[in-house]
Amino acid sequence: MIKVLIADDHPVFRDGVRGVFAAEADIEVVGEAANGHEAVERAAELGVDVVLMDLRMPEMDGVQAIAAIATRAPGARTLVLTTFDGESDVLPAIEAGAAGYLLKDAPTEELLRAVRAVRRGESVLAPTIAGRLMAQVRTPTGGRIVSDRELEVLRLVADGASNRTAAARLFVSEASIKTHLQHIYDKLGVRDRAAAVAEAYRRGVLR
Amino acid sequence: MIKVLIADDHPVFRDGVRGVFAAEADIEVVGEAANGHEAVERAAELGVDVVLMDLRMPEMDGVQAIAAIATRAPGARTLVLTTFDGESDVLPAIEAGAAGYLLKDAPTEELLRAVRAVRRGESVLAPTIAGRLMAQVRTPTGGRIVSDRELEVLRLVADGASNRTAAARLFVSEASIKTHLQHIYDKLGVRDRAAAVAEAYRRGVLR
DNA sequence: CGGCGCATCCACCGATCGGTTGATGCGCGA
DNA sequence: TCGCGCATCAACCGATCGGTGGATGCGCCG
Repeated sequence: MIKVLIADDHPVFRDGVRGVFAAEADIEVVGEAANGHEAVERAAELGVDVVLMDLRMPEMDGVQAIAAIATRAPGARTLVLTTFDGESDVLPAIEAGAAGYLLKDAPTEELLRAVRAVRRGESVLAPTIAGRLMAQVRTPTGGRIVSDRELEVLRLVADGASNRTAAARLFVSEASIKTHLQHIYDKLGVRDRAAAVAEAYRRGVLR
Repeated sequence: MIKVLIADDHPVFRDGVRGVFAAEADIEVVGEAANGHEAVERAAELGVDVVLMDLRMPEMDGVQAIAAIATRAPGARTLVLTTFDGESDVLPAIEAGAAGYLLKDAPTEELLRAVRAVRRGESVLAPTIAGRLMAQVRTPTGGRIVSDRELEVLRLVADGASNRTAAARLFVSEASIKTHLQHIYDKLGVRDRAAAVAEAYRRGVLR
């Protein structure tokens, strides 16, 4: 019997998943969680085999929860089940230890197959995700695109900061801001701050 | 008996909604649709009362489908049921004739209440949505924010165009571009093109 | 008819940006 | 240990932008 925990902040969706598994003799839904915290706790205390995890949740997001589950419930394997409309958390989720990444619009059979595969220790990747993953791996620095510091700069610029005010805000010189921006331009393939902001939104670097 | 059609491209979510209504004596799910086209057809041929509609769907998006249903199935009323993570289609959906706008993370009871309310001809708005709607209404021009021409300029700027190249592309003088940008800044409450692009993405003016 | 929003254009100026080149120090992984 | 990515700083210059204060013509709506 495969013990499954459903972690998703949408009650209706949880009901739907429950329904899918109800007809399966070898799968049992042993619990639900509406946020990351609950997911980690239940996964640990219920001894589940597979956690179906949405990435976007209140309290603690899915990626953090995956990492926490990996340490606090080592027997459990996490299958990410999320929407992905340009979701940029594919790589973080996998780095955090997700055993699979499926889209919510996956057919029922695929979900069932995935749960069983994950239980067997296999990895599952939706085709779309596989493609994106490869694209991201091909990208310099493997998907993280801009560095943490560069992201801070980018955010400030997106909020209308001039190089000078951004420098003041980050306690560095204007020159550093300019250098960071140059690197951002290079990485995003643009030539000015406005296009950088746009490209960042398109790629999910900013939201 | 309230006849309901579920239009959502996620099979699991459709199952979940079905499950929610299964226990209700006065509600009957008479059909499902996985995209906008199907939704319009089924709504017309099945004589449904309420269409539960996700906005993001393949083939034909929810907003178009809402409009089509309003003409092709005048008896049906559409209740938008979507995720909203900064979804910008609130106003378009309502303009297209949606009778209500709920979030997918709404509690089951709220969904049931909403369906019955919509059937009675009432309007339903999730509190979050109501807030955003009012914010948009308070904005000059009531949601359309920037004019068509201004939007063209904004798009070019987002793609990295300088004032000069934007002017060339639109066959106007650089001065016109500058004026348009000034107006855009005023409307979006920003001071430079980068912040304008960011704000436009946040408000859904750009995608 | 008279606003009002829109789109177009002009001039001027200081402020800011982008491009380039070069340099230093740190930390991590091969 | 060597290299690479990252973060930091510098100086210089031309190009561009943003701010201001106009001005004109058009079309729509009350």
